[in-house]
Formats: sequence, structure tokens, C-alpha cells
Amino acid sequence: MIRLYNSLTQAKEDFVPREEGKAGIYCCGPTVYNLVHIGNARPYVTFAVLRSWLRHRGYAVALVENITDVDDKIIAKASAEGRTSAEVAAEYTAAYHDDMGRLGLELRPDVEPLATETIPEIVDLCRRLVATGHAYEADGSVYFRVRSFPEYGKLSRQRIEDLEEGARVEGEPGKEDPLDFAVWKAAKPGEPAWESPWGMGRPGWHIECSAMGLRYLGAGFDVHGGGRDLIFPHHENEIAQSEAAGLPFARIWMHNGMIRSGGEKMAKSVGNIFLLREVLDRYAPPVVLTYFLTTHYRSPLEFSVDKLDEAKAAYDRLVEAVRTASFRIDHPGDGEPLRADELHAAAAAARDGFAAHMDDDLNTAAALGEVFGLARELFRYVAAADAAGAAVDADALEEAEDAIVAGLDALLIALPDSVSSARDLRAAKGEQACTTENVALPPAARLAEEARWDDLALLYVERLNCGDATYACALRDRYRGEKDWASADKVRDAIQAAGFELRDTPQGTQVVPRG
RNA sequence: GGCGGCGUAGCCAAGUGGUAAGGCAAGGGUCUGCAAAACCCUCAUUCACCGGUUCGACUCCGGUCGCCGCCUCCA
Repeated sequence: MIRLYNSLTQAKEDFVPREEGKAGIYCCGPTVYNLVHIGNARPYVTFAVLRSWLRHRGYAVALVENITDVDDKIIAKASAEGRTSAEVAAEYTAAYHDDMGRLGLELRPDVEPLATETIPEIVDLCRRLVATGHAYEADGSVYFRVRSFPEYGKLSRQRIEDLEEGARVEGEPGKEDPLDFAVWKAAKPGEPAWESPWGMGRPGWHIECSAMGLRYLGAGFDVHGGGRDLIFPHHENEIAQSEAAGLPFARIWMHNGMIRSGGEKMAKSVGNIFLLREVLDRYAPPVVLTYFLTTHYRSPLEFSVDKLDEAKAAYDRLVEAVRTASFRIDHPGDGEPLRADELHAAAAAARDGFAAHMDDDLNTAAALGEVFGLARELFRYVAAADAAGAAVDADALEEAEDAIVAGLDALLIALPDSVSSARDLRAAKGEQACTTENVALPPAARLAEEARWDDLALLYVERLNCGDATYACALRDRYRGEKDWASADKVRDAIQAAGFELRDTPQGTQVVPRG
């Protein structure tokens, strides 16, 4: 049973979907007036991982993430730059897709609706609110009457009286009450505008999320997500607008913690932001994912180069474990394999532990801990086999490797291409085709078997230039066997120059692409 | 002032009634022709502080201190 922390009840609850076997998630996406920063990526990643996990658990999931492409800030930017609002929105929508896309295409939401394509639904919602007395028109704008909704404040736990005290005076003379908020704004000259029963105007404040959530997921949908900072007023208002109109809104509210920089929330207004694209220029996407997921999504997360570096070291260790497993499965060694009961047991335990932690409010940090624990067992087993001069149990290694990869896969943390393609190759049980100038070459292993060392020596440099280190490895192993260190080192230099790192194992030279 | 959250080793971070996962860093050792990777050992008698409940609390209750978020656009 999956349990999720619901901000509405401030407790973990069993996840009982509205419709059996299905789950609908709405997550607040960006207002496209600027480049996204690393903080914006946290909910994007969090809810993509939630979707991933729900799918692993057999749910058919729809993840909807809006793009707000009409808004005061966009209009202000357009006006400052002498462009149209639509041009600004288009530019930053494209940039948003570019930047988030680099995190991995499998993270993309299933639906990314635009506010400007949801105008009829928005107008409809406003009309319903006016008809039921929950909203009123003033000078072409429509305001939500906060005091008409008795449950107002149920998410943020704010009492209307308390809000009243702290409320800043809004320069909007048509309001009955300072707490009331616009659901529809009358257009000023030059602003983007659509027809409505109240004249030309545009969506106000936060109504687009109500309209899009209800449009794509329907009343009473399962999960609504976003950053903690949106609880008030954004999410509170979404609830009020929707439910006052007679449409039950989201049942479970999930909020991710803020990314901080210098101990403060990362925010454009604070000026301590790091753009996602800057971070991705320096760190690979799976490293950034690891950085996010080694902390529980509800906790605050400090941004720093040190933390990214640590995430890289952590990620590299996991990759190394998979590499080691892959290599040893292909080169198990001779003789009786070392018994692997403990490794089998560890793999099974890690799988169970991983699932249990993920079920428990998406505890990715603890789940990842299970994966690390299994990696350790895997290394330990290989080291024990080497120490005993024994072969390895390829089945056990494969089981452990699969568990690690399955965990990373569920967390959307990708393996480097070189590692996943090695796994694919093994799965296909195929031999790598070796061709030089369209002439098929025998695999290195066969040349070595037939003791054709001159051929290997002749070809290995050329093969390295094609990114194939198998000839070089076979040759170096031969030299090492003869204790011809000078020749062996010469081949090693060539391998390294071709961009590989070497690992010596009892079963010969293992190469891994550098970087 | 109101609402919410947090405080666990040098750093990061799980745990939340049964005696402290995991990662990084550091030191020592093993393996190794060299190198890399890996392994082993060490690294919180203790979970901000003070009381209380309990056979037993990091975990529950009360209080204190410190930090953060929201109350205004904000992921």
C-alpha cells in the first residue's frame, strides 16, 4: 500500500485513488517569463518520480503540468522589451522544454496544457462562481468573494481574521474585501485579451490551475503537487475557486520543500538563483537527479557545488557497481564459483526495502540507501571471490545488478550509455560487429584464442580510434601474462589516450569510458 | 503577530516507542609490476537544550533556544 503525506490533513494517508487502478496528478508548472532555475526543477522531478513509482505499482497514471503563458509578469516583461506577451511566452516555453528536457525525456508530463488554450473553461468557471454568488463583477473584472467560502483557509490553516490583519491593501478599488482575489481581469489597452461576459479580459491570479486540473483530470482528482511556497495563496485559492463552484478539487496535496542557497530560499526576488541550464552544463542529468533524490522531497535542500560533487561521487559508485557486475558476468573466471547465498539474499532484501521505502511517502533517500547497501554487498562478494581465487556466480551478480538498475530506473536516474549498452548487448547475447573499412574482423577473443598476437598488435590502435578497446585489452593481457611491462604499459597509454580508464581484474583488463 | 516546518557524526542524510541506514570526507591496512577500482578497520554510549510519561524515547507530552518557509510574485 502506498502512503502519501497529505498537506490537507497533515498526515500520511493510504493512497486510495478515485478510480481503481488509475491515478491523476496535477503539478503546478512554470509561468513562462524567465529561465527556470534549479528550484523549479524540484517539483518537476518529484512528481515525475511519483508517477514513475505509481506506474511501477501498476497504476495507469496521468501527470498534468500546466504552463501559464498569460500573466502580469509576462506582460510586464513584454512591455519592457517592446515585444508582445505571446512572443515572450513562446520564448520561455521553448527554453523551459529545452532545459527540463535535458533532465530526461521520460520525466516529461503526459499533458502540458497552456493557460491560453483553456480560456473557455476559465470563463465558464468564472461564470459559475458569479451565478452562485461566490464571485462578483466590478469594472470588467471578476473577484472571488473569499468570505462566501466557509472552508477558506483549510489548506494553509489560516483564519480569515488573521489574514485580514496582515493583508496589504490592494490597489483595486472594485474589491468588496481586501482578501478577495481576481479570477478575471479586465484588459488594459495593449494587453492580451479574450472575450467574456464581462468584456475583454484575461484570467486572473490562479484560476488557470483550477480550470486545467479539472479539465484534464476531472473533479475530485487524486494528487495536486507543487512547492510549499504555493500553499498560500495559490493553492488555497485554487481550492476555493473550484469547490465554491461545486467541483471537488484535489484530494491529496503534496508539497515539496524549497531549494535554498546561502541558507535562504532560492528565489528570483532574492537574487540567489542558479539556472537549471547552468547546473546541467556542469553536471550530468543523473547526477542532478541523484542530488535531488538523496533528500526526502518534503525537506529543504541546500544548493551548493559541494553537494553536487557529492552526488556525483555517489552516482559514480552505483555506476561502478553495475560496471563491475557487467564485466564479471561476462568474465566469471574459471573453476567453481564462490557461493553467493548472501548476495542473493541481499538483492532480495534490497528490492523489498526499496519498495517499502518508496511506498512510504516516496522516501527516495532511504530507497537509494538500499541500493547503495546492495552495491556494497556486490563489491564485497567480488572482492571475496578474488581473494579466494574463485570464479564469481554470474547469476547472483546478475540478480544484484538487476536490482540496482531497477532501483535507478524507478527513480529515473539513467545509466551512462556505455553501461546500459553493455547490458543491452548481453541481453541480446550478440557479438559486437567489428568492421574496419567494411571488412568484417574477427572478435578480439578469437584472435587471442588463436594466438594471432601480430594481428592484434597491427590492429589495436586503429580499433581504439573506432572506440573499440577489445583488441588493445587482449593484447595488453598477453603482455602482462609475459610480464612484458614495457609493452603492456605502451598499450595502456594508448588505451588511456583513447579516452578509457583501466581496471585490472583477475580476468583481465576492464576498460571504462572516462568522464 | 498568525500559520507551518526543521534542529541526528567533520559535511550531507534516513529513521520516529525497543536500543542510531546510507553517501561524502578523513586516518590506518589489504590486494596490485605500476596505476585505477574495490575490500577491511576506525569515525554519534548518542540524536539542539530542559523537564515529564514509559520496563524502555532520537522517537510520545510540556517548555526553552536556534534556524527556515508562508502570510506579497515565488517551485
